[in-house]
Amino acid sequence: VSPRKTDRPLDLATVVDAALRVADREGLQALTMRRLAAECGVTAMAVYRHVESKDALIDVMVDHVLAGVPVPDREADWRDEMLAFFLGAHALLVEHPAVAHIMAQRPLASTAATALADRGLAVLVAAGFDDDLAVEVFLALGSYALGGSLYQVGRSSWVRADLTRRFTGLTEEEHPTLTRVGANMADAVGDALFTGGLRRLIDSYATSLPAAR
Amino acid sequence: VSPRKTDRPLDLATVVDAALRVADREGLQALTMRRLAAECGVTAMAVYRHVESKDALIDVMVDHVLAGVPVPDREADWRDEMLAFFLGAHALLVEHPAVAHIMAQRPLASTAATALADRGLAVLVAAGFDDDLAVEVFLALGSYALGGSLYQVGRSSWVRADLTRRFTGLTEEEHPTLTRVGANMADAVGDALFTGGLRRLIDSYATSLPAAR
DNA sequence: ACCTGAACACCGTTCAAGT
DNA sequence: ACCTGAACACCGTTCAAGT
Repeated sequence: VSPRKTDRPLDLATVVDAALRVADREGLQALTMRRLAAECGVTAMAVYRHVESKDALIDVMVDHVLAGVPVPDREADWRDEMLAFFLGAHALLVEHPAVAHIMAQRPLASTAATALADRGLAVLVAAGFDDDLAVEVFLALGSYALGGSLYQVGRSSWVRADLTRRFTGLTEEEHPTLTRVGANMADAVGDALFTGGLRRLIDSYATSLPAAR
Repeated sequence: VSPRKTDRPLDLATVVDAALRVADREGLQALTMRRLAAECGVTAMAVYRHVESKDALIDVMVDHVLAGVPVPDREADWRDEMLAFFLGAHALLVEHPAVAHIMAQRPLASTAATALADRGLAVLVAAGFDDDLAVEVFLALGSYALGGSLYQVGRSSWVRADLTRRFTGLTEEEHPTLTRVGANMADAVGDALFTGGLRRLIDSYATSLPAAR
């Protein structure tokens, strides 16, 4: 809402930053071209100098965030690489709930996502997985990472207040177990929990790796 | 678009069916109160006799679909129950892409979801998991199921044409591995693939079950 | 009881115009 | 070159009115 400080002409980086700020803090539905323009201290149509449409802006937001995911390295141990890759992706999606929600709608739609998928698959193939199994491993880990990010985001972002109210408002007769372990559910340290499951999946696929070298 | 066949007054079931039909086939953004009303052969405001708001309608849609998930049984083997539970949920979410996308935004927000979570947790506790581990297992399997459903939905629903174009339009220099295994990626039989990863997660947690009985 | 129709405050986006 | 302002075809939703 704060008007722009400088008289410098608006540029794309400023627009994308503002868009992420609004969408991550207030939810994707709050990201309006008019609201975004106000955040940039400008009129709605000024934004269209830098993005073709709102959809194009959203693509740029995703690419910008995914640029922070550590690119897997074919030379290193595949398990370390996969762990670092999906932990990094998870951390970024939790930090940017709006991007998590966008990726939920089309997981591999962005150019950044396909580029990362290519490198990730390359690591698995280099490690000795055949093509079918490499795809299976990558999709399993990716599914888990996306779902885990969404769950954590659903608790930590702007809906948190609602959810806590939900869990504490449950009756013991209708939800005997959930009311008892609800505290664990609501307060579970997401990162450790997420890492645990990810490790289990990776270890499981390690036993399916055709004996190599 | 087809006008209503009968003169019977509109009821909630008809509205929910129509809403799922539109949202699953044409995407959530196509689900408009006016579009939905037209689908029911009625004016937009007539729908408001049966739902308080569009958000309330969406909640009802989720609950209606989740009613089809097989409720886990405390008495049976926990592994069979978890497998059937998440396979069932996955199948329903793939069948109803719109519901998958809604659940991505607030995984445990609906009353049906919390009810199912309660039963699922009860099965795990009955099997001998302590509260912390039961939560961990349930969230890991749930994350994987949600993410896997979203990935499959992203390929099989109304965005499929886009995605295939994406995968076939990639250049070999930029995506050497993805172009080679892209066919596997696009044509992978999602259900078998999904079941494989789910089994691995369940088996992994089985080894962490405190020795019982 | 059930539905319609006009209206309001919003959207994304187009187009002509300002400086 | 960069931005504004009015306008268009949409939204969800309110309210008064029809039968």
